[in-house]
Amino acid sequence: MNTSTGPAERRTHTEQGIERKQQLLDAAAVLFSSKGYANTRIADICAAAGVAKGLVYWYFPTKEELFAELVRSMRLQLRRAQAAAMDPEADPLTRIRQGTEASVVFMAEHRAYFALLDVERSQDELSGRGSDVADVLREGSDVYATDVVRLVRDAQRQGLVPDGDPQLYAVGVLGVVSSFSHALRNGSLDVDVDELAAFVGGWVMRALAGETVAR
Amino acid sequence: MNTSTGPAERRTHTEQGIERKQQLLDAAAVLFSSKGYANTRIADICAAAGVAKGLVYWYFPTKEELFAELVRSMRLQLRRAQAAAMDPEADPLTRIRQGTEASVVFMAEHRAYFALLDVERSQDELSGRGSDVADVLREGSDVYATDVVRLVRDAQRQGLVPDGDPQLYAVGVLGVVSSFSHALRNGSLDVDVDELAAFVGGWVMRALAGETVAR
DNA sequence: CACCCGCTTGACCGTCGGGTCAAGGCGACG
DNA sequence: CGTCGCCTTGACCCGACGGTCAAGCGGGTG
Repeated sequence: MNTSTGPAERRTHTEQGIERKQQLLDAAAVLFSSKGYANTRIADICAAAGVAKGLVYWYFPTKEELFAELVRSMRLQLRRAQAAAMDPEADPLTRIRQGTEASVVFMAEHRAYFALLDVERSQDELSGRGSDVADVLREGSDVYATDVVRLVRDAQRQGLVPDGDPQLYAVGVLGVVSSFSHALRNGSLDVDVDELAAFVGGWVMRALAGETVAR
Repeated sequence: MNTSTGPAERRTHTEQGIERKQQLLDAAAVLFSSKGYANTRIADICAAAGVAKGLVYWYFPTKEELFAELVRSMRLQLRRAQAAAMDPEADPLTRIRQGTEASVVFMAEHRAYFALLDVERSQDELSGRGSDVADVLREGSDVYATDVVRLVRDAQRQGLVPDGDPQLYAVGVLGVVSSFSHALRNGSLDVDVDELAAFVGGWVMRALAGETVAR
């Protein structure tokens, strides 16, 4: 038993252990994103992974923590993909488009996984108040937001984007990516991924910097 | 017990009964949108409404059905607000903006209620497959989509919006409204509602019809 | 071979919460 | 005043599911 109230009881894992843990994460990802967090039983995950129920609790303290770990790992991957796609030399507006398009592609490539960020959106559903997971989630969403806000500010400074609350622009950018993600997944949208990415990229560019003829 | 497999067991309600039912719906709306569907117990709703638990089942067959009824009524209200805001004489693009702005305002005025549509977005969370509620929800989202698609088509026919899959444009429009709704609710966005509505309206206009200088 | 330790099992437990039900009030109507 | 049917109550039921645990396995090390 873990007497310390500290962060977490660290366990040492063998090669095989790490692999097994990943299997569980993979199985959970598929199930969570297809049936939702609440409708996925621990038993389901175990069945999918072909192991006994107790084993989950060897690798994860709770179901919530398992979920949190998934989200963390997703976020890491996504941010890596974004960073890789953004040309550090380019102007901020271009960087936003690159990041946006990369996100769309990434999301399409990892539909099952990425659905989690959708669930994340309805955090309320999970965080019955004061849940530690709620913090992880909320904190994480902000990362993207502040990122985009910074880019928008830079763009405004360079006259690429009209004045206005950068926060608002950021919400728009992030929201549209999330929306198309959602639509692509459970939606009637069957378009080529690259095509979609280009569309979303264009959409964001116009929304940020476009000009309408008249009101 | 309801022997018929038919639609539903109709109950006759007195004046008072209808009122009581509405009280329950109101209480449920507040709780669902603040704590989420899964985290709201039937008992909570009853406590909030100041009635005994059994009473819920006098007015609603199940918790899910109670939720579905809320969603239905929300949707009705929203559509009314949209319809009222759209000038039937105006061009489709303008109508889209009017509908968009009306949605934002409506959503702000009914934050508590409107949060439900957010939950709706994460239907997966609720619909453990084959749930009747899933159908209600899915079917309903399509209403907006086809509406917007039609408007976009009209706009394209008039050369107001460039060619391209209208479905994609529609997803963008609906998504952005939903995103700002979400951000306004649990977010750090504290802006004037009308200001926000105007921003979103402008955003959508630019995204639909705007022109970027160069790629 | 003996021992340790990471790993695996599946029966079991406790709680939580949706849904039921028998009983009773209360107003309307004959 | 009787009775009918809408409404209200709260104790109770029970299945579901997250989490526990005692037991056992197997490979690596001394």
